[in-house]
This record gives sequence, structure tokens and C-alpha cells, in this order.
Amino acid sequence: MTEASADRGRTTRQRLLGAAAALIAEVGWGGVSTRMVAERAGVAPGVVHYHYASLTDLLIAASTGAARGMLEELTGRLTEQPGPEAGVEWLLGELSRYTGTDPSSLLIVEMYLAAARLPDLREQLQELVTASRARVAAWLRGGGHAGDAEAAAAVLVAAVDGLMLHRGLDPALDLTALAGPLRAMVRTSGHEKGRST
Amino acid sequence: MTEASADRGRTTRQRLLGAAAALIAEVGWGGVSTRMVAERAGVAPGVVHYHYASLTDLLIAASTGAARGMLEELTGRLTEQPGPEAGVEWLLGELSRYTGTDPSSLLIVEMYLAAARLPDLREQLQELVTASRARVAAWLRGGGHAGDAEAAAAVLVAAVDGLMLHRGLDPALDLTALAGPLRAMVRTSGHEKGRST
DNA sequence: AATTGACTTGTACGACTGCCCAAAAACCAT
DNA sequence: ATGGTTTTTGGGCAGTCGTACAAGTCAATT
Repeated sequence: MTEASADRGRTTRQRLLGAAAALIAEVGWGGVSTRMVAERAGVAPGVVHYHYASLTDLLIAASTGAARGMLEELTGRLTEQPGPEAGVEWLLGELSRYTGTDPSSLLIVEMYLAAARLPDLREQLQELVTASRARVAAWLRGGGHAGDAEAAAAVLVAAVDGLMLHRGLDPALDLTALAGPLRAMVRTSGHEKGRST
Repeated sequence: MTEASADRGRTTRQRLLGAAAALIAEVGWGGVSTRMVAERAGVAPGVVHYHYASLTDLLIAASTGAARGMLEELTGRLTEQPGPEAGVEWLLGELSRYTGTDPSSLLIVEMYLAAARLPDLREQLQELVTASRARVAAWLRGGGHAGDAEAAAAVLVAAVDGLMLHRGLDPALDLTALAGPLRAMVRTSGHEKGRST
């Protein structure tokens, strides 16, 4: 088998993925064109359809790859925090580094939106989100959260995405000021019952 | 002055706005074309640029108009609820009617995203959101919420948007099961301090 | 009846789109 | 060197895009 040839292809694919992820954030999912990606990756226009069956395929691969990395790192570091209340505090601090109009935030939201119209992408993204939610729920439970940990995790993860959205509109929104309500939510005071799915 | 002509123009504009709002949800902000809007509205292709300086102008007008209606109705009915805890319950029930892939939900998210790249739209949308947040905060305060009502309102509104996002991925997500954590957040147990902006 | 002016029509333009493909190039085994 | 694979190239195809515009319609005014 050829080896260096395969290597060449692999690095080209990586460059395409990186360029695609950056462009989705910059010009939007629907604004990315094959020629844009190729130029940014420093290759000829035709190369996109050699490595990927369609532009959409490339965008899906690029976005899910980037999102998987981001999500796993974020939830990984969150679940390292000593307890739910400290974790929420840490989370807000971490989130403050995203303005809502930065590449990472935009890429995530673009994905959610594109997923509504691309079943393949939806499945993959759903898998990522459910996994994160489960990790957060387990961490809440382990941290002594008495209520429905699944529900609290779902609201927490949703709130994070929602806050990203709102941050894009109003960069002055002070996230650390929101610790109070979030703390109240994860506190160990849950005499409310609730069934998880 | 001509009168019937002006009337004709007014209704045409309304048809264009309606068609544009529907199409943004269906094919995405960037997927809407002048010809699509014109066809859906039942007018000739050129009419768009007679009534609006650009396609973007039309999309901004259409989306903000639709969003204003939705937001005002939702927050209006929310703040009619007797108290925060009952309100949260009502809110989740109301939200369950949105699947996350329905026109209304998609339109809102498309707007958030487009706002990141269109300053004009961002300003208008920010105004709408801040107004809603203020109304919710005032209602929380009036309902006996002891903590930082501004913060709680911000998280609540963000959570709503975030849940919409997640609902699109996983329509099976049972929103009514999330009442526990949200109730804990709006309850009158706020000995945590917090400064509003 | 003539004029006005808002509104509508259909077409035209240049630019850009995703995708395709024959040919060139780079690499490997023999 | 020779042949075989894999990757790359650059141009071509058929189509859509936003926008501009001359020509047309129609009710109200003069």
C-alpha cells in the first residue's frame, strides 16, 4: 500500500476540516462554498469533492469534529469541579470567555440550526448532547444533588446554550451575576419529584 | 394623493413580510431568495426591490415583526400567571407546544444567528429581548421572589431559548419534567446576594 | 381627456453556486 | 525505467443568485 500518499490525503483532509469549521462560524453554514474552503485550505477547488461526497458532508464532518472536542473538554473540566455549586461558579467564569459572537459560539449555534434540516447531523449532534447531559447528571448526583439530577442537568446544559445566544446580542451581560439562580437550581434541596425519560 | 394605490402597496408589503418570515423558518435566513419570496407572496420577482432596498432589509423587517408579536404575547401571558412557581409550570406547558423544528422556534434561532452578522438586526432584537427580560424580572419581583430578580429572569429567558434549541435535537425531551429545577430557581429562597447590571 | 404618481411586470446582467472530469502530478512497487 | 494508485489540478456545465430597469397598469387629480 502507498503510505506517503495516504498521509498526504490525511493532512489535506485535516486542512479542509479546519478551514470548513472556521468558515461556518465566519459566514454561516449556508454561506460556505466549496471554493472558499479550498482557498482557505490552500488547495485547488476540485479537491473538496475528491475527499468528500458533497459540501454538506464536509460541513457535517467539520462541525461535529470541532463540537465534539469543545464539548468533551468543557464537560470534562466541569465534572472535575469539587461540587455542583462550585461547578456552576466555574462554569460561568469559563463561559464568560465566550462573547457569543466568537467562532466557537457561532459554530455551535450554526450546528443546532443546520441540524434541524439535516437528519444526519441531527443524529450526531443529539448523541453528543445526550452524552454531555448524562455526564453532568452523574456528576450532579455524585455531588449530592438530591432532586432529579437528569432534569437539573438538562436545564443547566440548555441554559448554557441559551446564555451563549443572549450573549451574542448583549456582550455586556454579566454572566457571573447569574450564579445565584443557577446555584439555587443545583442545590441539594430537591423535595420536588420528577421522572427522567 | 393616490389612496387605493397606497393600500395596494400596503397589502403587498404585508404579503411579502409574511412570506419572508415563513421562508426564513423553512429554508434558513441565507436560503431565502428574492424569487422565492415573490412567488410565495404571489407577486412578480421585481417587486421586492421596489418596496425594500435590499433582500436583507426585507428579512430584517419580517423577522423582527414576527418575533415582536411572539415575544410580547408569550411574556404578556406569562406575567398574567399568579406567581413565579405557577408561571414556570405554565411556561413549560406552553413551550411543549413548540417542537424545536416548528416555524416559530426556527425563526427565532435564525434571528439570533443572523443578528451576529447584521448590526441593525442585532440592535432591534436586543431591544426586544431586554424588554422581555425586564417584564419578567418585574413580575418575579412582584410575585415575591426574594433573590436577584434580574438574574433569575435572565437565566429563565435564556433557558427558554436553550430548551428550544435542545428540543429540536430531541423532540422526546419532556419539558414538564424540568419544572423542579426551574421552580427551585424562582422560589422565594434567595439568601444569595447578586447585583443586577 | 389628460396628467400624475404609486405600483407592478418581466427581463437582463454579471457574479457565484455545487458538482464533474479529463489530464497532470506525485508517489510506490517492481 | 515501467506500470499502477492516489492525489491534485483547473476548467467546464447548468443553474441560481441579488439587483437594476424600461415598460406597463391602474386609480385619483386636474
